[in-house]
Amino acid sequence: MAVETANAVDKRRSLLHETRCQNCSLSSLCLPLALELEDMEQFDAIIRRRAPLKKGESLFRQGSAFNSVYAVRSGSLKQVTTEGSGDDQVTNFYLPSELVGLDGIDEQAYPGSVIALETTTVCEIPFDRLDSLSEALPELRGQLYRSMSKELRDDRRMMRLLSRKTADQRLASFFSSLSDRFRRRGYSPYSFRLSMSRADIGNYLGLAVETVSRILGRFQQQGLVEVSGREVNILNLEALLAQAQEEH
Amino acid sequence: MAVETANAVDKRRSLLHETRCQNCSLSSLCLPLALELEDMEQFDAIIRRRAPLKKGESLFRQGSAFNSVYAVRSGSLKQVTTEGSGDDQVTNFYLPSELVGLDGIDEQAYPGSVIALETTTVCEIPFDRLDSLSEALPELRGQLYRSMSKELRDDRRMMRLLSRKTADQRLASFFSSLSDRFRRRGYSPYSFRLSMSRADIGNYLGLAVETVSRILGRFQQQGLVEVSGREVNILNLEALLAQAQEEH
DNA sequence: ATGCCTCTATGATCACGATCAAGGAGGTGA
DNA sequence: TCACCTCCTTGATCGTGATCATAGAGGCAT
Repeated sequence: MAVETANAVDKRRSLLHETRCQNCSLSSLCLPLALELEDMEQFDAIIRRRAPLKKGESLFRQGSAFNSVYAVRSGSLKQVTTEGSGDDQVTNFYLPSELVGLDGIDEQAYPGSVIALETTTVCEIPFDRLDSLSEALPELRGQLYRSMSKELRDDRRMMRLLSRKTADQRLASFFSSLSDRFRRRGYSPYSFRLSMSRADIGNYLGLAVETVSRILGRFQQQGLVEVSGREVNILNLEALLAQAQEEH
Repeated sequence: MAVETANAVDKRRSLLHETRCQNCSLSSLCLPLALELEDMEQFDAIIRRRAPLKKGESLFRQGSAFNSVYAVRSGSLKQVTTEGSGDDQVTNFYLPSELVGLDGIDEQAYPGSVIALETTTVCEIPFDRLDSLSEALPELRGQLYRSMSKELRDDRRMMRLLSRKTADQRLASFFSSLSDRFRRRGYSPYSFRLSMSRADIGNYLGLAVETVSRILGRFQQQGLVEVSGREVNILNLEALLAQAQEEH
């Protein structure tokens, strides 16, 4: 169709507008955070917009060729690695502004599948173009190093959680961490909706579903949180934090 | 002293010779692996040689300012993070050619202390100079990305180990992995010396020392390995690998 | 509405590995 | 050579969280 209505053009423009980094509400958390306006435009030019993923759809599958990293715009995802038959492991949850796929660089293949937990939009960043651009933009390069370094640090924290903490401490940690991540993104740190199932949480924390359920029940009795299905209300964040950091 | 003996000059030259990347036996595994000869010379120029660390000495302390990453030349180290009082966690072991300190970039401070397990030499690589150099050398940049990415992948594997594997599988995994790392470095994959104590191993794998001891005893009875103090002889690597990867 | 899932909650039992306890082995300095 | 100290091994008991079993709750299509 060669003819477009003014309306259609408007729509496209507004879509374009809201998907440009300069106007993105996440720009203070995301990869280009350190860039000047003109540099950000260069960065913006290599981004590919993707159609939203529906709940359960995968951004990519384990083992598929690595070409891009992705920044989450809205929604959330989980990373799942499968080994052998039927032994899945949830290794990460991703929230808006976080970078997905960095662990695929080394082997040029993604080490796990990444699956949307709800309707989710992402920005695709082709890695070879990102790398080229990072040559000219030291701030971008630095930010990329920092992102990977931060992920390494988070991983170490997770290892400590898995090897030294009790089930109660793990869940307290998980909720504290979620709360903090929501806070940083401008959402309420006290009241939010879990996009993942109890099974996902348990799998991620190295606990059985039943244990997750039981401990949430206990937390509720203790007045730490109020949980109804996937709606969470944190009533006593301090106590939760204390519980999380408690010496064993 | 302005006068040097020929002997002293020779000594220095030979020291210089054996510590240049071009002549380093690890160059095929280490950071500059992808570099042409002339590029490698540039890289070589930013490296700082350090006096060997003795057993128990620390390369840096948790919380100290991040300035450099380090490549292990010989020996081995452990990374230890302390939280609260007396709750240490061994989060990594480093062997020759591996990069230490990458998790300090983000916060400009090292998240854990790194301690020599035996007499150990490292190459210090000031990070700001590495970053500058990586601007002009895409291969170096790529290798740096790959190193970090690989560490992310290894971390995910470790999380799976900690959250899904039994004590037996963890130890089988640990020995298989060590064996593989020695093989890649040109040492025997079957016969080696552990530079870390049982306590370190247990701490790293999320197990009590007693459990490590017991399981090593059992492995020995089963004819999988022969262990005498810190000397290890792997008798049946296939069985060990099978054990490590077994479905729970 | 109805039926069919999947997800969540809760109770009962069991097992793996932690903890407590004690003794042996090996290395190091006087 | 001996004493001391750290590291390692082995035994006995205990506790946390997995597993098994069942039922209730909530979502979704018909």
